[in-house]
Amino acid sequence: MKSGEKLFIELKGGIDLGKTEKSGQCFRWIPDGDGYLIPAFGMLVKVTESKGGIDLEIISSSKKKKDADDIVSIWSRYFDAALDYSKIRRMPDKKDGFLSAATESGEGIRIIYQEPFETLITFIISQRKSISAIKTSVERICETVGRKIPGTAVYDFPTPGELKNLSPDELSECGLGYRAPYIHETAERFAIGEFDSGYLNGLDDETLINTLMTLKGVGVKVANCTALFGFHRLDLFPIDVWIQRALDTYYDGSFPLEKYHPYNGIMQQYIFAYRGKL
DNA sequence: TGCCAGGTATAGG
DNA sequence: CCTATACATGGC
Repeated sequence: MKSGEKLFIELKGGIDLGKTEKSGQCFRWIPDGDGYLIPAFGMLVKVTESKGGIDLEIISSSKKKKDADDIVSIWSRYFDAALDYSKIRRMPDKKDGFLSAATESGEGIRIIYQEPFETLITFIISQRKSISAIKTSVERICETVGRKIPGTAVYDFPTPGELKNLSPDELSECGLGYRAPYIHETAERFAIGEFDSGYLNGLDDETLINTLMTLKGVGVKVANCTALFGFHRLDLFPIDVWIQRALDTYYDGSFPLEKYHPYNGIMQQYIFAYRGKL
């Protein structure tokens, strides 16, 4: 496919790119005019909203030429194209005014299927950090490891093999603080193949969570976020301070998971995005 | 300027 | 199972 060419990808139930980016699941989208530049899968793409979906333009690709079908298939999965989010937003009980308001407000938010290793590292970084501070640290890591997407000023996220070459001290200079050894050890254990993605993908939700939690610096919340955003386990419901606050206020402490199976993770994301309005 | 950030490891009950 | 405390550093 030629550069400059735009591909349309239909996303069932539509997307609001701004709301999705601000919902705190992905940390590397770069605002660019009326859309975002997104680095992933060895590519840099420009994405803009288009009726019922997105227009996608390949800015650069470090991989061998792919045909349009491959590109569409990769990014359709990333944006969870086939799942109809308008249906999911209709799931809340009308009597649940809080969740109804959150899903209404969250129209256009989708769960992005990100690359597992990047997701894990960014959520290890996320503990006790603001979203803007997470973004700063992630970018510093990418710049320090230093592999530009060809012909652009944007760095790709490092592979485990690349990241493990940064010592904990070098990682500390990325503003990681006490997390530096967590990141280093995680990169090492991925680099030796202990966490092969084919193997992880074959695990059920609970086993996946428990496996991720064998990593230092990965507790129940980071493991759940990684499984939800990096392995697309849509039924998992990560509980952070904001979600807990909502549960205490509106649900007597615990969410009615049985009502929203297998999409509890999406409900969680609507609630998180609504956190400023509690 | 001081407080807080999409928590976790650890020690102790 | 539970609770209390330390933790590095950047943003606002």
